[in-house]
This record gives sequence, structure tokens and C-alpha cells, in this order.
Amino acid sequence: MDTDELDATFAALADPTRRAILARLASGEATVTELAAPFAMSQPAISKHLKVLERAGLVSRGRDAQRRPCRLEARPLRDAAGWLEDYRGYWEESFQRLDTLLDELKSAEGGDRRPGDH
Amino acid sequence: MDTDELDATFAALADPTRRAILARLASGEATVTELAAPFAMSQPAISKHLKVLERAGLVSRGRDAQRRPCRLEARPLRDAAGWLEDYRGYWEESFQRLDTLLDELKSAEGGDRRPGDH
DNA sequence: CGTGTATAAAACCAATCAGTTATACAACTA
DNA sequence: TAGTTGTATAACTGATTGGTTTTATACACG
Repeated sequence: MDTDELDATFAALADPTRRAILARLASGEATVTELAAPFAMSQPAISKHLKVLERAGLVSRGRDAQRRPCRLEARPLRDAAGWLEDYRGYWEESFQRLDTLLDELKSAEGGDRRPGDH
Repeated sequence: MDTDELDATFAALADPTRRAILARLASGEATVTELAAPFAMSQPAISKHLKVLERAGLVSRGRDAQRRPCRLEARPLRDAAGWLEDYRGYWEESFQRLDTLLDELKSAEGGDRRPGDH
């Protein structure tokens, strides 16, 4: 999984407008103006957000006459979720002190793969 | 789940240096200089990255004499994973066209909760 | 053909970011 | 006390972001 892809994906998700656009697209294709409608923001602003989402591969676009329908592309979300998945153990055991957990793991056995080792 | 928290978490994750820091912290506490060592980057730069991670709640710090040991805090990662989880269906069925999938779901029954509806 | 509509592109702006160097501070060490 | 180490802060810089308004493009319709 490319680090630049993760950069772009997480960066794209770090904005509430863009997350709202994705949520909207989850219910089906939409045109730019449809997407822009709910926001107190100009159409070019939304187009810019869409370009960010497109660069991250989260949105693809078709052609219907003068409209440019946007559709959700979920693969980068899967990749991001996959990255987070490596840390699941750290939040599932969060009622313990991490040090305690790590000491346990270390003294128990040597199979100590950790997140980031790919 | 607060949108500002998600903003901060995703923004913090959108940088390879910061993700590497988290990976390093997953194996246990570390001081700032230990964290800075692997990078071709000044110590203040790392301190800034740490501040970003701290603001996102991904890192907490203790005191050991003049050192400020950093520890991983995984809760925001869980929240981010939770947000992504809403989209799991969209990447699991990615071999289909989304429209087709949606049409199926819509015609099948009315329970059409979609991501973003909380 | 001209007009309206959907979208993109350009130019601009203020704010934030990501790095730098230099400096200050705090705590240990001799 | 002075020196050294670990970290933070400040001041600066160039690049990027997120928005604006204005203008251009592409298509459909009458």
C-alpha cells in the first residue's frame, strides 16, 4: 500500500465538507450542483473539494451531456481501514496500560510484529 | 463522534512522518530525540509533528526528568476506523457497479441507512 | 442562431503548514 | 558553579489550502 496514496486519502478525509460529500455519494451518483446545494459555499469551492477527492481516488466521474456525475470509489477507504486495522489491538486493550500489555507480549513469545512493519 | 476530532485525527494521519512516529510508538514509549533519530529532519520539526499528534489525542506525554516520553493513545484511531467502517459495504461489493448494488438494496426493502446518517 | 445551464479554470487572497535556524529553558552531571 | 543534554519556543520562509469572484467552455433547447 503506497504511502502517497495513504497521504492523499487521509488528507482528503480530514475535511468535514469532503466527508459529507462522500456520505452523499454513498447513496448514489450526484452532479456537482447537487453536491454543492447543501453547503454555504460557492460551486467552484465544491469543484475544488471534488478534485481533492478525485486525486485521492475516492471519487470518479462520468459524462452525461454537460453534467459530470460523481460516483464513490471505496477502494482507498478500504486501504485506509487496512492501515488502521494494524492498530486494532492497541485500542481494544485500551483499558490496560500499554506498557503492561507490551511487557506481557514481549515476555510471552517473540512473534512481535508491530504496526508499520509491512 | 465529534467532527472536529475526526478532522484532527485524519489530518494527523495524512503525513508519513507522523504515521511512522505512531508505528514507532506502537512498540512502546519513546523520547523526542529517539523519535527524531530516524528522520532527516531537525528536532523542532519532530516536536511540531508531535504537537499535531498530541492535539489529535493520538499521543500523550509523561515526564522523566528532562525527557518527555511519548506514548501512543489509540482511541482516536478506533474512532477513525469506526467512521470508515460505515463504508465497508461499499468496498466489499466493489466488483459490482454501485448503482446496481443500490438499486438492489432499494427495491429489496426500505431499510436504507447510509454512511453519514448518525 | 442566441440563451440558459452545468462545470471548469483563472486570478487572487488570507490563513495555515512544514520546514529551517537560533535561542531559551529545565534538569542532570561534574 | 559551570557545562551538557533534552526539549520547547520564536521568528522566519516558501508552499499549500480553502475560499472568493470573474471568466471561459461545453452542451441543450427553442
